[in-house]
Amino acid sequence: MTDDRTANLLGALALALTDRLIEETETRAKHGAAAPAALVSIGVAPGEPIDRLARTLALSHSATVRLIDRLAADGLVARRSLPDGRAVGLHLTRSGATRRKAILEGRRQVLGEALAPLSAKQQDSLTALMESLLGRITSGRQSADHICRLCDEDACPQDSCPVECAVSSE
Amino acid sequence: MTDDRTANLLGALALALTDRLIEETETRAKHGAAAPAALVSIGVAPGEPIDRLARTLALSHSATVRLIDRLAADGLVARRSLPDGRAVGLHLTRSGATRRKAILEGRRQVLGEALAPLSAKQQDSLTALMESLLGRITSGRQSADHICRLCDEDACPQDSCPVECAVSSE
DNA sequence: TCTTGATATATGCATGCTGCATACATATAA
DNA sequence: TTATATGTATGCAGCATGCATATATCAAGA
Repeated sequence: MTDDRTANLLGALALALTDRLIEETETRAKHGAAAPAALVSIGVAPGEPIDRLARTLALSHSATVRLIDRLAADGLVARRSLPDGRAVGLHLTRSGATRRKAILEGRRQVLGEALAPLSAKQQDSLTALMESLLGRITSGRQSADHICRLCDEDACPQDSCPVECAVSSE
Repeated sequence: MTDDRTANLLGALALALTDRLIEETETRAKHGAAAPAALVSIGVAPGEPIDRLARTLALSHSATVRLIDRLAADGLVARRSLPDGRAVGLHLTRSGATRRKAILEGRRQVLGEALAPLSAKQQDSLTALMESLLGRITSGRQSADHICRLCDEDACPQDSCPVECAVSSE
């Protein structure tokens, strides 16, 4: 049985952190709410088509097309042709990659500040607990991509990511 | 020094949980993104004016007025006059209170499922860690109200809430 | 009491992001 | 070759938001 107070604190913490993360990444991306995740995700997997990005962002296809329109107009993202003539491959431009770095840096700062009161030992035990929770939440490839849409893959290599592990152990 | 992997996991977890919480509470509230927090917050502090709610929700005043218009049109919220003739006091109607309960129940379910993989002992240590993090994040009355805008006060009484404690110990 | 400034609410208007329905191009299979 | 599926793009409408502004009420001072 789960303790309701624990659950409530978890909800408040998740909400508070996400508020700060959204504010920070959105400001740095200089576009709407979905832009930070788009820039980060395109950077992780360049060349993917719009369709796949739409699923990662959990947006409709048309919304994703407009989002890419805006990012492309701002010189952050480029469409390139693919072997499959229907699809377009998405890539970051030079300035798109720079913007992406700034977004991840902002995210890292917010999270670092939040974690500051914990000792190294406490951080380790928190990490172990979060690994359990993240594994549980994950439900398939698409869910994993969505959860990790703002992740810094340098800080969390694929083979140690609890979300990736949950997918591959299915 | 904070471990980057810990930070990254925390970011992913917060985002994933908030996604689920927003989806669940928004579906149950049957209005826009701000509606669940509005209904919950009005329930905690009935009679407060729109202005104060706007700050709790971190919305502009006009956006909050429209939000209350929609909720009132749907019979969930009522405006009542106050001693101060300029302000209106916000209250939940009977069906607003029912809706509010459903929102909190949905939130509790999502969080309960997420916490399921942890033992009682693990939940206790997670609770202690979260108390530290929440205390750190809080910065004043307004920030506290905002963080707790979706909280279930039954599960987390004021005198034990780390967010409230952080405010009163300033 | 009258005036001035602050506070609280409400509304006109414009903007931005979204989804749905649809059109079009390309690929795949019968 | 034809039929179907897939991927992208666009017209359109809806909704929530913020800014600027209008209106009503309060509080304080001359």
